[in-house]
Amino acid sequence: MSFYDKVYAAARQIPAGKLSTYGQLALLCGSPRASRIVGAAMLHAPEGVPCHRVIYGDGTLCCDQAFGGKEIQRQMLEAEGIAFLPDGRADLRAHLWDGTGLEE
DNA sequence: GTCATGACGGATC
DNA sequence: GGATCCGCCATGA
Repeated sequence: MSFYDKVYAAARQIPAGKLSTYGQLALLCGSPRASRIVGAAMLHAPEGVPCHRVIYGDGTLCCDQAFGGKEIQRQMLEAEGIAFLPDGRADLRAHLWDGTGLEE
């Protein structure tokens, strides 16, 4: 069980219609400052990991090459029920996953 | 064991 | 408010 596996496990806890940030997952993994590690793990994320629900703490999506285009990720999130602001960012403050609700 | 890197985050300019 | 810099932590060579 590497830190990466913890990240994947935490990411799978994110319910549809909810959003989470790298820092949030890092926190759940035990390292609030390892947000970068979470991102690196997302790159190697296997199937079953809704890495598209994991975005920046600011609500902005990652680089354009993330899912073949940030527009793709945005559509995926909209399909989940996520609302987007006119700024082009996701309504993170309204869909931010508390990290609780599934486990507990 | 050490050096460099990485889907980040917060602070500063 | 936006852009830039530094710091942090885990992984790979």
